[in-house]
Amino acid sequence: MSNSKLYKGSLSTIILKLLAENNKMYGYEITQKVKELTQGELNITEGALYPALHKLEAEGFLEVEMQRVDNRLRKYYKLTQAGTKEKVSRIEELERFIETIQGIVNPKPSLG
Amino acid sequence: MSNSKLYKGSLSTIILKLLAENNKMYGYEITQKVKELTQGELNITEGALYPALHKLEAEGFLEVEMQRVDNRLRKYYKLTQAGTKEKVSRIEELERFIETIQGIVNPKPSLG
DNA sequence: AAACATACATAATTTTCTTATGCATAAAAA
DNA sequence: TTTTTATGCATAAGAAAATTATGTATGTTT
Repeated sequence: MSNSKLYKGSLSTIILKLLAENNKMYGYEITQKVKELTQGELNITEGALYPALHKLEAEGFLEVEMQRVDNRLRKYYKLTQAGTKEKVSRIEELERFIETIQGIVNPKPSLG
Repeated sequence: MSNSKLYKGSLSTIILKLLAENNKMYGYEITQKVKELTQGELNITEGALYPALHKLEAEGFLEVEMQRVDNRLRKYYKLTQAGTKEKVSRIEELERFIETIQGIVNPKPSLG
């Protein structure tokens, strides 16, 4: 399903980012949104998603609101204030990480 | 020590990349090179590095040559032919992953 | 009737780290 | 001169975060 091992560690950052943009989302919706945004490249498995959501909630970054739609239960998540802060720092961390990796993969030739 | 959880999964790709550029390197040298290239951002721990090298060797991507220098033993690693191929595909995977992540973090606004 | 989509959840397992420890030599600092 | 730091390898225990496999339930499509 999911593409690479590289994905490891970035899931919670992705969740926080999507919730910051969409106010509230439910689990299944997140998997579909990620699939869409990545043109099918990244497929979040349920076994990864739900534990990640529960952890973020336990850490106080998300709050939950249940809603019944078409006789199906949805668990909507939205960022708390702490979650909004956390999102900022995790995105920064992710961008710094990407720069770091690119410093190895595409090293700038040393001046000398 | 090491910076982030995001790093997870990228170590073996980093090793293959460095060996492709430097012909042969020993473990300690790899940790120093990564520290240098990333300005101290990424510090590979020995507990991660050595098992990773052993695994790449077991998979047939690296070959070993022992050498004694200043009465200290060094284990030089270099890419095999299979390792050279593997490096290409792993770097491609890494670059695709970075693009994918950026598609989420910096989504292009949909035309509409 | 069977398969697929929607929607949640968890358990067992695997992968890949961190942390801690061990051995050994050599140089630098206290 | 003793201790710390650097060089160089290695492995074991534990943690984190996935994958894979299930399970439950409803609704739609084939």
